[in-house]
Amino acid sequence: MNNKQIANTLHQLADFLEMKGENTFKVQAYRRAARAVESSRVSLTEIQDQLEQISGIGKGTASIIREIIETGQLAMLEEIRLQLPPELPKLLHLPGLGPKSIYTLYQQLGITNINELKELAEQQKVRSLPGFGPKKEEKILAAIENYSEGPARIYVHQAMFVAESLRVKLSTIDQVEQVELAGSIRRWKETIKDIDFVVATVHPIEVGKQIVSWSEVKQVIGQGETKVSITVDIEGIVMGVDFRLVTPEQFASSLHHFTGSKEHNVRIRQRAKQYGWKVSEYGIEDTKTKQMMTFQDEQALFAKLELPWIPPELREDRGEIEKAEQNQLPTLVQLSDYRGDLHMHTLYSDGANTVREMAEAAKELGYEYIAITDHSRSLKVARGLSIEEVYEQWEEIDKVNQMVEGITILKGAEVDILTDGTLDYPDDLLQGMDIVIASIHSQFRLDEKAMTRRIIRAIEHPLVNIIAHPTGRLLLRRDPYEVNMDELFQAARDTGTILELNANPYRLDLKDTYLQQAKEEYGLKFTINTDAHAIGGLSQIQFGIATARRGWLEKEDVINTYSLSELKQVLRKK
DNA sequence: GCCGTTTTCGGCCCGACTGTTTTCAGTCG
Repeated sequence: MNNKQIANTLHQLADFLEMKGENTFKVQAYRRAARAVESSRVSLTEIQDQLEQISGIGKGTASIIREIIETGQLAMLEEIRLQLPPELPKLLHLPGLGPKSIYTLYQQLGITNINELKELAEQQKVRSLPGFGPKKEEKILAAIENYSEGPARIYVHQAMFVAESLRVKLSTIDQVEQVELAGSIRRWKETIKDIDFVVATVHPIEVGKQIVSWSEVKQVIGQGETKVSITVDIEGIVMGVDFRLVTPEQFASSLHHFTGSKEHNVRIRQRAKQYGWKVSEYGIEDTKTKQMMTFQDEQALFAKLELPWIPPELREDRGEIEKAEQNQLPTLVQLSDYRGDLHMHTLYSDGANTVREMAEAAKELGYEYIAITDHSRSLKVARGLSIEEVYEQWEEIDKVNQMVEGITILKGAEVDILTDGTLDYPDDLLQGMDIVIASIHSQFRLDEKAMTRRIIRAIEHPLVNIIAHPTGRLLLRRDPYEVNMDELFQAARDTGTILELNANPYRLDLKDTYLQQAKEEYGLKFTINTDAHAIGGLSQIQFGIATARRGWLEKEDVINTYSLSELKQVLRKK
């Protein structure tokens, strides 16, 4: 029984209780406990007697968790399952439908799943329920239609592309005084549902009218005095965009409010309450005098609450408030710290450019060094290099090092970790390289034990410097391998092996929470690389840096910020 | 159900929008 499973059970319990009309604070309490379980760094099975010490878990939830651990289930939940249809919570996924409506649908019409809901809505049986009507019925049918296509999340690089083109359009509107991205995209989450803009203007209605008149607008979802909500289609990328229209005085507070995260905001409001203040998107109100304070910028807003400014990437309620209170926020790594990319491909394997073209493009970005790391021989689909070809490439790298000044090209390879954990090249070949990256490109579906052993064997290899994309996930497409991350981190620490944060926006692997954990608990170092397959791919480093910041990494945690001699020292340490 | 340098009881974050109502509940972020 792992933490994830325990948290899931608590979430299910909360969902069911909410639909049964249970006290909302009680439901919130279970949700909060579930969140606490999820973010716990230790396995709850190992600290069963100390559960109550976790904030958000009291006597009641603690005994519930113990029951889950001991029996593998929860009697209370099983009992509710007998009373309520098991598929009912799935209806919560439909936008516009909340627990209250769902319970009404179940009680009055006996609806137990999405199909039955669809059927009765089509027969116009839903509109006559109390609190329902024709519009709501239509909305339900539209929601069911969309639901079958799955939840539409967009990769951060695509969302950023859409956002930047809209930002340009916004800035051409005369009445717009200030524009800033907010929401999850400002926090650089790896996938994005909606884009949020905060717009400062004294003519909100007029600005709203102009926005909905753009040719990119596919659908207007809502249009009020302070908010315009649309769907856009820009070069085939379809996504929702919300514009919050506020006065210049409200701008800083609104920016903070709509940047979130929700959990971060809750903490901020709780803090403000201690001072007798109320925080909203319009400012901070003194509860007694009813006076509204507004702020020049976010810095001033945080300062009012006696906190230093917290970078948006940290605003997830993962400890940033506590660190800010102690004035111990990390100095996050930034793009300007970055000195060289250590993972890229060329025409030798499945890349699109020559060694020289990659080197010159990197030099253009101001890098001091790069490593050429083409695929190894077993990876036929990517035209992995034979041993012979590796020697050829070394000769070419030597030549380009002579020709292109101001940047050093390191000889490397991305060597496949074979199913048994051995490497795809012999040791004497690897010995001749400056840098060896090992990674998995086949046999993704081993069980956890076999996969963990496989990767750890590669980590323990004395010539392996880096494990690339360690969990193998492809965002929105493929789950990570089954692997025990704690054992992996421990092996990396014991051997001085560096773990990669792959900056490719389809991967972003290791993910933010693993980075934070691996740094805090194991003191690991990391490398951020683009895995570029063409010169254009090098610029994707920004997504890696952003993810590193979400993982609380500082400059010294990332070896790509080291000088070449420092880097070589780290590589030799192994 | 959880929690406490004002509390062991009485709170628990805040406001907009929608669609339903005829003053507001539900949902969302």
